[in-house]
Amino acid sequence: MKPTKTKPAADHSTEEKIKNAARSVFHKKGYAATRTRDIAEEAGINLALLNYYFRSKEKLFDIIMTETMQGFLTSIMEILNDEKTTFEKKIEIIVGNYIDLLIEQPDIPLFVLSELRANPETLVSRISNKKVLMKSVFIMQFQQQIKAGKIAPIHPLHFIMNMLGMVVFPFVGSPMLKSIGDLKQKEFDELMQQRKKLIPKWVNAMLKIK
Amino acid sequence: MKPTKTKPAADHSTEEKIKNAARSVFHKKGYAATRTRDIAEEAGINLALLNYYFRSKEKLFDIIMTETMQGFLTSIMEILNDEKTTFEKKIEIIVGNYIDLLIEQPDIPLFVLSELRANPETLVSRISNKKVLMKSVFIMQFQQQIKAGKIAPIHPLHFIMNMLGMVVFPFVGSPMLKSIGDLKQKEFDELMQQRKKLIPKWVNAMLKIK
DNA sequence: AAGTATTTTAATCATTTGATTAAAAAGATA
DNA sequence: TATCTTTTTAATCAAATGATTAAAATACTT
Repeated sequence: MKPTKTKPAADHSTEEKIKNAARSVFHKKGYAATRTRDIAEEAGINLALLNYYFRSKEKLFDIIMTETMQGFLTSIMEILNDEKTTFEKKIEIIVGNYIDLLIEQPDIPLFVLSELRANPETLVSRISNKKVLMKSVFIMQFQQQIKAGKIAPIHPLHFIMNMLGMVVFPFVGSPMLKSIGDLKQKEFDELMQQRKKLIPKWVNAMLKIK
Repeated sequence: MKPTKTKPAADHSTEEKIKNAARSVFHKKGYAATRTRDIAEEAGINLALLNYYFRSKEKLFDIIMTETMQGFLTSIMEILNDEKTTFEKKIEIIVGNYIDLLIEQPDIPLFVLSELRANPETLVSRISNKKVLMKSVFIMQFQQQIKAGKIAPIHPLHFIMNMLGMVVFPFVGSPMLKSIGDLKQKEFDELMQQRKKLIPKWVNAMLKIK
């Protein structure tokens, strides 16, 4: 019989193998370009097992996508809402953590952004509480800095765009950047390491510009 | 008989209709998620005509991709290699032109970046002369500014990543950004207009940081 | 207008692909 | 061990999809 909706055993080896393979292939090729056979092969299992454990390609994808977003968002929201760290310190931590994460899983941003474009309604709702980021301690601290005249009065989204842009874009565009800069993977990674220290400095310099 | 390899008439209406539809659909959904039937429907033509004029989905895609990259690169390379404009002026022009382009064709970056990920070798060669950007007048001017001590000595790619990141990322991530910022399209576009003036200022401030 | 070439259409093919099924294999239970 | 349950496999299905074909419609040439 087929597995019940309530998971029988948490770490069932085959189920995990399939999920790991699915994560890898979906992240690399996206939903549309992924064949369930690709996943089965990557997992080293019979194709039918995929449907046996996950019912359909779409259901499997939804699980992977949810987990991916979850892992991506919860960690950052904790940082953003930490009352104890200063605004500047938060920038350092976020930039550092994100770059570390992206060095290990460089396919995630393009994966998320592509699927978000293909399916804005569904996925945006998964971020749930839309305004949760804009009401974070981080943004409050940003507003306070403006009131205190310490940084220029700009829309917080400008700031988000700049920071995310500088952190994420290099990974999204890495094939192009490595090509035009004639960089090997190692040299690229070195630049990313540098950016962990540089971006916070740059961001702070920008914030002072009126 | 089928059309010869040397185009018979440049603006053949049907051929153009197909290409326009293909450009629109490919840009929006990417290669894998696009069905030739989608293109035919969008163009209002019989499916067989697509193969009659372009032989295959792949050949049609190659044409669209080449034209897209071409239009994207040639315009920018002209700006980058203009001997008459200063370094700072070039930044203004590039940022302004790119943002204007992206407001009109916001799907292009994610399209290019996604297909580049799916097919790095092929597409990177299409950018041809790899080092063409790194040997542009723009980069030479950048190096001179460093020598003159006017800007901090960083790898030019950092600078490219920052500028492109700030310009391109908002469009790549617009569904997410509009959602978390609770912005309508019009408000989003207003932010983009502001960025045409802001980004050059920010970039210049960053460049001064040691 | 007649004849020829080009363009367009409807029908159809062949392959790919997500999914199912029935049976075999492996595992658990008594 | 015998019986039942769960997992795995091979074979197959049905729908989707890229592509082709033969005929019809249109345009062009003389």
